[in-house]
Amino acid sequence: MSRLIVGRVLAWFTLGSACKLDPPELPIKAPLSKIEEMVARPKSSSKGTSRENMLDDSKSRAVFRRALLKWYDANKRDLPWRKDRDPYRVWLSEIMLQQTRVAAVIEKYNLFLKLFPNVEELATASLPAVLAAWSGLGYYRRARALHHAARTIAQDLRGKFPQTAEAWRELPGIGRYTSAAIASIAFGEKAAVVDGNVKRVVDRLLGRRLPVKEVWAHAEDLVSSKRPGDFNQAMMELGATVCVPGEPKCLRCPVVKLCTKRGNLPGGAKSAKLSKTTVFYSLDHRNGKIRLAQRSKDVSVMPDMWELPEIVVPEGATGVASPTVWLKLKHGIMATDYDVRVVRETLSNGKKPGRRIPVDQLHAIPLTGLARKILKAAQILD
DNA sequence: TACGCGTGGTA
DNA sequence: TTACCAAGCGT
Repeated sequence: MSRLIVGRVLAWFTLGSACKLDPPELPIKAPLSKIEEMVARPKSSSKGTSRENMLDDSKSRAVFRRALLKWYDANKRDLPWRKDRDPYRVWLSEIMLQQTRVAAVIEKYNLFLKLFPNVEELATASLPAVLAAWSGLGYYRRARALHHAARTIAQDLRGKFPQTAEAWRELPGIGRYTSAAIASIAFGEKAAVVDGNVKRVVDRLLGRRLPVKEVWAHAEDLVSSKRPGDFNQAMMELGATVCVPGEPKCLRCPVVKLCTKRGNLPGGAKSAKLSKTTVFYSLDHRNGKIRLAQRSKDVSVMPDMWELPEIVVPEGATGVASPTVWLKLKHGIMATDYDVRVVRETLSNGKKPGRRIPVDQLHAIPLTGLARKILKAAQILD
């Protein structure tokens, strides 16, 4: 057992008393001096200066920037939207990533780019075609805004992308975060971002939950002038992979020396009550066609999108009155957990809602996520 | 300002 | 299993 390992374990116990840490990973790569350095907090000034945190002087911020960017260069994930700085691709990735996990975005991003490789192709596409490509990602308002913005860029701006965060923000679906992300990543503008990751990182660095407005101010103080896009992505990468919700992996953190909390902060959890509902859908699959119904354009959730026709079953209907369920699955939409029962339709008598759509055309239909899930479970899709 | 807007991964 | 919540925006 080397001295390094002993040191690492000691570091683990020491730090672990302040925050829960992963056990040391072997083999050890960091030299012992590094680990001792990590455990020791910087000496607070004996001159009696009342520093609120370790980032309120420019020298500490420079140290932070350097350490974070070095870590990012060595540890960043290989993601498809990091291959280049093409504004269209950066923009598309940022819209897709809003409130959506990286793993869910990757597949849709690649598919979307094949269908709509540039802003002109997106602008000339139909809205249903764009929604169909977005199907399953959720928050479909994003796709509508993206399509609208593409037409604005292609027509009003004659195909020329906005060049500044301020100009990007004029477009639909682009707010303070997204405009700054695009401007910094694609155009090198010194604009800070605050998302859920940055908020969590800054809160922990300073040791308390801050109002979002203050987090923006800190982020703007911190952001690198030379590599703003990389810095912003590094902050988010740190939050997504190291300074994660729950118990952070402080032992892997490149800026733990500068961190006040070195652990999770209490509170902050808001309980969203989930209701439960049972729904019945009709699966009518005959002659290579599926019967689908289009949702009203007036509903707030997923207007105009297509789903299986719903069957209205009297509440509490059980036993012989209950339809024969062919497939059962669970699906959550917003604050409701749906217990989904699919009834197989075999007869064609009577007038039915919706349209029968050939299976080989389903890829062009804006299906709801639930419809997609049912069709997959029935092995009709994918 | 607080809330509505989808979906699926994770502890 | 349940609850949290992920690179937010618009109203």
